[in-house]
Amino acid sequence: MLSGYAMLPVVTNARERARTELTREIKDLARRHLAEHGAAGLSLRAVARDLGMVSSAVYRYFPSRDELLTALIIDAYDAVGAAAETAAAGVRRGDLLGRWLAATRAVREWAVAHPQEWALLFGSPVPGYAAPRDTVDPAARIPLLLLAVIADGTGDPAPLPPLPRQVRTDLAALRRQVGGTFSEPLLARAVMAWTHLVGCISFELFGHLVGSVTDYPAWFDLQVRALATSVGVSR
Amino acid sequence: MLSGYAMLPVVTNARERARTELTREIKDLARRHLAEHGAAGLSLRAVARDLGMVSSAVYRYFPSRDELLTALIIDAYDAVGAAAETAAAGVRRGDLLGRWLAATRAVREWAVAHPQEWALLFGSPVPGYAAPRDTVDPAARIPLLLLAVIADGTGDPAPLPPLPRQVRTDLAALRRQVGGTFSEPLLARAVMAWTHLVGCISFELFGHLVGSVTDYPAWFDLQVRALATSVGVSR
DNA sequence: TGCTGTCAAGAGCAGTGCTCTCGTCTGTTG
DNA sequence: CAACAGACGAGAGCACTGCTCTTGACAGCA
Repeated sequence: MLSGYAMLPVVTNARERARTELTREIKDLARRHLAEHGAAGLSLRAVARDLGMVSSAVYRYFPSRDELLTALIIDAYDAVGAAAETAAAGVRRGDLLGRWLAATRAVREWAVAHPQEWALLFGSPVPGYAAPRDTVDPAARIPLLLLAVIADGTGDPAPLPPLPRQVRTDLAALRRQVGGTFSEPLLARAVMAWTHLVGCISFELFGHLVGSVTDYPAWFDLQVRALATSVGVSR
Repeated sequence: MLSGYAMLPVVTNARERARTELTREIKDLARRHLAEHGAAGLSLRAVARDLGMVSSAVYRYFPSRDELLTALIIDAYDAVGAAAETAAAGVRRGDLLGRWLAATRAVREWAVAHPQEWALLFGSPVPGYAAPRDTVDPAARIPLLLLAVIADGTGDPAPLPPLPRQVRTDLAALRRQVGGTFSEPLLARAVMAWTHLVGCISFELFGHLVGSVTDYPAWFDLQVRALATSVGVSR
C-alpha cells in the first residue's frame, strides 16, 4: 500500500501501469465519442462497450460521468493552450502582431478541429456541475499567453470611457494576480479582447453566422487584427 | 370565441381551444423545468407528470423532445427581442446612446433572469439538432434593432484594417439583406459589436469571469459604451 | 344515429447513470 | 511460502429517459 509513495510513485507495478494505461484508453475513447455525439451524448456505457468492458468496470477508473467530463475538460484546456503557445513561440519575439495572430489563429484552428471540446469549454455549462478547482490553471493558459504578448506591446490601448470605481478595483486585483505593469485601461482592453475572441469563435462554431458570413478565416483575421490594435499590439 | 382575424379559420371548437390551451401549459411548465434543470435535464416525462398527464399524451402536442425545445427557443428569441425593443422604444429617438444602452442592458438583464434560456439560444448547440427555419426571424430581432440605432448614428465607425475581398462580398450581401446605407466598415463594426455583446453576456453567465469580475453590470456597461463608440453611436 | 378522427392511458422497448454483490486474481506482509 | 487485504471485472438490478404501439373512450360532423 505505502510502497514507494514516500518518494514519488514511479514504482509502476504491472497493476499500476495497467491502470494508467486503461485510464488513458478510456479518456481517448471518450474523447472520440464526445467528438461524434457531443457532451450530452457521451455515454459511459457506450464507451465501456467499445472498450470490451462492462459499464461498472469503468466506474473503477472514473467515479462518475461528470468526473470523466472534468478530465476531458482539463485535457482540452491544456490542448488548446499548448497549441496557442507553440504557435506563438514559433514567431520571432519582436514580431508582436505575428505572435498575436499566431496565438489567436491557433486557438480558432483548434476549436474548428475540435468543436465539441470547444463547446465543452466555452458553451453552456452543465447545470449542477461546478467546474472543479483543477480546471482554473489550464483555463488561464491562453489569457496569460495573450497578456504576455500585450506586455511587449506599446501599452497604448484604444480609448475607453472612464472606468467605474468597482471596475478599477477588479482590474487592480487582476493586475496583482497576473503580475506585470499593465495600466488599467490596457488590462480592461485585454479582458475585452479575450471576451471578444471567444465570442467570435463560438459564434462561428455555434452557427450564429450562417447566412451572413462565408469566409470565416478572413472574418476572424479582420477581428483579431482589430483586437490587436485595441490592446496596443501592432506591427 | 370572437374572431378578430376575418379570413383566418378562428373557428375555435372546444377541442381546438383545449388543444391550444394545453400546448401553452406544456410550454410554460417545460420552461419552468428548463429554468431549474437546464436543457439537458428537460424531461418530457417529468413535464407530463407535473401536468397530471401520461408521457405519451404529450407526444400528441409535440412530436418529439426536440420539437418542444424548438418551440422554447423561438419563444425565447421573441422574449429577449421584445424586451430589447420595448426598452429601446422607451428612450427619446434622438438619444442614440440612450437607446443603445437601453437595448443592450435589456438583453443582459433578460439573460441574467433567464440563464438557461440564454444558454439554449447562445450556448452549445445540441448535436444532431439543426435550428429550423422558423428560428431565424426571431433570432434576427436584436441585431436588427441594434442596426436601427446604428443607422441613426454618425456613421463613423472605429477604424478597421483593410477589409479582405471576401469579407467585403459578405458585407455587401448583408447590406442588401438588412437594407439601409451602411458603409462596409460600419457594418463590419456592427457585426463585431453583436459578437462581442453576446460573448460578453455568455462569459458572465457561463462563469468565465468568476474570480476576475465582481461588479458585472458596471463591467458590462463599460463594454457596451465602448461598443457604442465603435459603431458611431455617441451622446 | 352512426362514422371518423382525436385524445389520454398503459404497456413495452432500448437505452442511460449508478450501486451492489460476487468470485478472481495480485501484490504485500507476516 | 502462505495468508490476507485490496483491486479488479462481471453481472444483476434500480430508477430513470425518449419514444412507439395499441386500446378504449369521447367529441364533432353528416
